Amino acid sequence: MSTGLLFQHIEKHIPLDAEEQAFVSSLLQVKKLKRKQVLYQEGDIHKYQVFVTAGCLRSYSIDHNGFEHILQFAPPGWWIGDMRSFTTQTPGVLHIDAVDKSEILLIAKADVERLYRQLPPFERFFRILAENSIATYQHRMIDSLSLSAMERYDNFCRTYPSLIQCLPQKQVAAYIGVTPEFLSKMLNKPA
Amino acid sequence: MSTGLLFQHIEKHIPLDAEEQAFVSSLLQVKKLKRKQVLYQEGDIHKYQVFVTAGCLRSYSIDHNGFEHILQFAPPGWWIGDMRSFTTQTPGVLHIDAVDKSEILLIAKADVERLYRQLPPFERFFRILAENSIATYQHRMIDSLSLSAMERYDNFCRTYPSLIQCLPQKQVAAYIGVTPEFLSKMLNKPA
DNA sequence: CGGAAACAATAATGTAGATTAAGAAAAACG
DNA sequence: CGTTTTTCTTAATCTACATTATTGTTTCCG
Repeated sequence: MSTGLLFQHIEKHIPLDAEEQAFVSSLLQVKKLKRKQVLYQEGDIHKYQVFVTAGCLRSYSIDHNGFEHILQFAPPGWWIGDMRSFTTQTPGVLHIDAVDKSEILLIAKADVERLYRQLPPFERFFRILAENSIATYQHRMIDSLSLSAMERYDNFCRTYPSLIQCLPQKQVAAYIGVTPEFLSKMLNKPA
Repeated sequence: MSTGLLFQHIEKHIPLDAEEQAFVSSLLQVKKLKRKQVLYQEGDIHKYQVFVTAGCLRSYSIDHNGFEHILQFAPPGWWIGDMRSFTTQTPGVLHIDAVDKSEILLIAKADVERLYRQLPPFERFFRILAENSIATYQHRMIDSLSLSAMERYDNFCRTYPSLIQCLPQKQVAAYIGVTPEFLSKMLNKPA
């Protein structure tokens, strides 16, 4: 059952009986993605919230020179999306695709709102999720303002040890904010 | 009444009758801050959520060379704080002080939780707030990864026109992530 | 109002990290 | 499998931005 991970996750914060689980399940859509398959592009409206159950997704923007800048990686158990696009249902700026063969759960904006009406504790669940996400962004932003490339790399390795294993160096470079050439040089010319 | 701005703000998202307002008010503490007065330092536990009713606050970190890096400015109507420290009640990394003579409302962690129990719609209010904040951080992070110093400056001017007026250049530099010397040069040597 | 402190401008020099280019290695996939 | 695509490495050159230092200008507060 691909929804197992999600319910595990929910039950850390709010209780949910079998009937309620069934209701939540009825709002979910399971989707499989091939490696590199695109879910959203710049300009798309993020109609669904995305929860990753297998594989790994990433969100990124593409600058005016065509370079990718990665905002987030989402291994199993993580949510990913362009928050402004989702809450306002306007065209987003983030691209989202699968780094690996993946499986995700989708829930539409309208169904999230239905969920809030039928099961108010979900307001709490998503509030807690959002607050944790803010805490993460605050630290990432501070790191980006105050640390060197090497320190940001070390930080990434410490924070996401499992990702370092499976991601190409190039993607790590696009996350910490350096070119792949510079990251390679940095890792091979220590001292 | 210094709580007016807060209730105005709350009522954009959830309804609140007089009795409920009174209850919320009973949990609030008004505090005045002098220009440059410090509210939190690195290592402090952020026991209160902070809502600004007058003046302007800022949150920042100090790196190992003693340089300040500004995460956020909070003019009236904004919340400010170290989210991880607040939610987990552990020592924070952010410093918070008043840029100008200010007035703030404080609500303790325990009282926020009391609020959620007594008035569940507040879960919704803070969820919406948190989601908006995520949207802002996502865009700030992407900008920091993909834009030049000049583009980040232009962006800041467009996004916070009122702040540009009243902030010393030095603080804007610490927000966009350059030295004050470089910002000065950039603004005076165009072409 | 006057002295101290914070802020801004300018300039010389230094450096982290970008750019460009090219070849080698690895991985993807038909 | 082999070949096409992606990724990694190395190295030379370049530039956006940092550092250090000095001087002038505001702002602040007693």
